[in-house]
Amino acid sequence: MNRVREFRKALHLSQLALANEIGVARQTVNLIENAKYNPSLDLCISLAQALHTDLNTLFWPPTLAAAKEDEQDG
Amino acid sequence: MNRVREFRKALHLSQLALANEIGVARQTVNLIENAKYNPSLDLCISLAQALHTDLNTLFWPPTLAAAKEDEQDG
DNA sequence: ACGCCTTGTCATATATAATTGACATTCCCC
DNA sequence: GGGGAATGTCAATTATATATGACAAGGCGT
Repeated sequence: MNRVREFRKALHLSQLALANEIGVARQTVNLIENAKYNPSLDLCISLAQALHTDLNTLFWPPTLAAAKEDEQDG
Repeated sequence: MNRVREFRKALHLSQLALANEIGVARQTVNLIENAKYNPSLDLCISLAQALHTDLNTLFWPPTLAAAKEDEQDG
C-alpha cells in the first residue's frame, strides 16, 4: 500500500481535484490509491509535489525503511 | 537525470548484472540510466533495493529537494 | 592481433499503464 | 426524500514501458 489517500485527504482534495492538478484521469488516482497497479515514476513525482511531500514518504515500503535504518545504525 | 549509474558503478556492477539481479532486461537498465523513459514504481523500488539506497536518493530531483528544505527551514 | 566484456542503439513484439465514458452506491445537505 | 458530490468499478481504446534478438564500437587483458 501507499500513503496517497492519507496525504490527499489531509489537503481536503477530492480524487478528481488531485487528478486535475497533476493532469491525469480521476480513475488513475483511484487505482493508485487502491494499489491496483504500478504507476510511472513521473506520475509518482507529480503526486509527491502536489501533496507537498516526497517519493519515500508516499511510496517507500516501511519494511524497507526499517531495513535501511538497521543498516545505518549497525 | 537520475543517479542509477552512479550507484551501480559504486557497487562495481555491470548493467547486465544489475538487470539480472532485479529481473529485467539489460536494455531497460540502460534506458533508465540515460533517462530515455519513465520507469514504473515497482522497478524504481527494485533498483533502490539492489543499489542499497532509496527512492528519494535515486530519483527525487535536486531542485525539488531544495524547495522542500526551504519549506521546512522557513 | 585476437577475444571478451561492456555499453549504446535499433526494430519488432508484448504487457500494461492511463484515458474515456458510463453506471451504481454511499454520504451529506437542503 | 430528492439532488449533488465523492468514490468504486467496468469495458474498450490508446500510449508507452519492457522484452527479445541483434549489431557496432571501445576498453582491456593475453
